[in-house]
Amino acid sequence: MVGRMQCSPTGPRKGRARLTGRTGRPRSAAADAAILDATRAALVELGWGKLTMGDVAARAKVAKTTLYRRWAGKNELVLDAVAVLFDELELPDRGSLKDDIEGVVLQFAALLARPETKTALMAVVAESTTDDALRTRIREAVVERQKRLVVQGRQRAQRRGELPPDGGGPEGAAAAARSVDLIFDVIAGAVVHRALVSGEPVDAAWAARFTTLLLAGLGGLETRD
Amino acid sequence: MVGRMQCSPTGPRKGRARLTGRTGRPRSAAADAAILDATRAALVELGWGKLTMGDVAARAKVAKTTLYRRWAGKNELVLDAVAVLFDELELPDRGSLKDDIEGVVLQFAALLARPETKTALMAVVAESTTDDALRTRIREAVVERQKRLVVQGRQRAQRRGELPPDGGGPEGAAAAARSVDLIFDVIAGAVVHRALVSGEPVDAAWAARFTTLLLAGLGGLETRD
DNA sequence: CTCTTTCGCTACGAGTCGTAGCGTAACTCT
DNA sequence: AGAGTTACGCTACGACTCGTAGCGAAAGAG
Repeated sequence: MVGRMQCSPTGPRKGRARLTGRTGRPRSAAADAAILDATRAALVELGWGKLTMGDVAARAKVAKTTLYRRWAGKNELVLDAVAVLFDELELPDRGSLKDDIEGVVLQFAALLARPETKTALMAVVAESTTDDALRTRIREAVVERQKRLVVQGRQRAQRRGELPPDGGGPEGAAAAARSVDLIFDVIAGAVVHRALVSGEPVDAAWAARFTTLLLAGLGGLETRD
Repeated sequence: MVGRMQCSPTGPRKGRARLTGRTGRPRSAAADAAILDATRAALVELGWGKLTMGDVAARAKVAKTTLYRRWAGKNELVLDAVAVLFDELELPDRGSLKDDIEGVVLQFAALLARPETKTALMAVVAESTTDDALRTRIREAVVERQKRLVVQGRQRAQRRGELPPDGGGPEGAAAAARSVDLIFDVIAGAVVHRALVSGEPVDAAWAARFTTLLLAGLGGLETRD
């Protein structure tokens, strides 16, 4: 849960709800789950544009005011509702870097094929271009969390000898971090663009050709296909 | 202009406004320009989310009804307002494939750095996930039009001997088309993701490292950086 | 001069937003 | 048990936006 608002603006202590030092009626965890489920359901049926706070409240069977007590608005609510879906992504060891990349590409594509994910992700990013706080939260809730997949796949490939090890010292670590960022942007960006902008399927054949390009570069792609 | 509505639902002929066979008062081309300029200005100041049709009409000094006579809604209007910006992209011959790619990446990044472009592009794509007609129009107005850059750069590289020529026959042509699609998704996707999702600058250093990755693959990137 | 279409303007019902106010429910601490 | 604190459901509200209808006037075609 990234987007929760402060619980008690007047409260003297800032501990979390279930910890000591917090008095008063606690927030209903069931309401949280119901609201986020309702948000995802509304995204599926209505899409971002026609989703309204009142509709979500009605689906979740809570008062509209309860929504506004917990989230500042539609942007934050929808972000929280879809961010958790990205944590389902995994990187099972398939034995080679190529197979690892193809696997995660297809997983990511399956996630983006879900209607609630695609309509919400792009819309929230669009809103974030005029809302710095939202952009920071997207980075924390989605982008930085999922870079773990790149880090993990890269480490595995280095252990296998498929990629050279990191250079030593602080420069080496900085270069490794830049590489992770770059690779993440390339993989995530390409899949998102293919799926949502070009609007064509990310299937096994595309994943294979993309992975070939990523591993061998343009020259390697052209000689194979 | 992609998103114009039919001019005369009752008209017997379907020719354009300025052609013969069209009677009545013609639409004001000046109003068109004023509306699209006003739309871009409103996007800069308000962003997609807070832009309203009434506001655009007031800025353009036309009646709100005039907007609805020409565009079905906000989606179509904004798409038309920003699609033309993408036609400014060029691919000057810088002598090598690497320099050509870096050049177009930086141009594209500069375009995405403009507030009206980034807020509108992502929002319209988000809306297109629940609106097939809009998705088709985005493809026609933006995606397919800009693939010319990939085609042109690829042909140049083949002439220079930096990339192998296309295979012969229909299979070769189909493979070439798939390669163009793939490369376009990778380049455009990576730049968009870096600029808008990761929210970090697409500068010359990033463009150089991205191009290295694209040309040589993951192995080539890691040994250099 | 007539026909056709567009234009500006006003007005409208419908829908959404985000908040305020109130009484009640739930939990903590003394 | 009682007092204090916080969350909840509900209602109501002004402000705003939407998209359309209806009107008379303007601009071009034949």
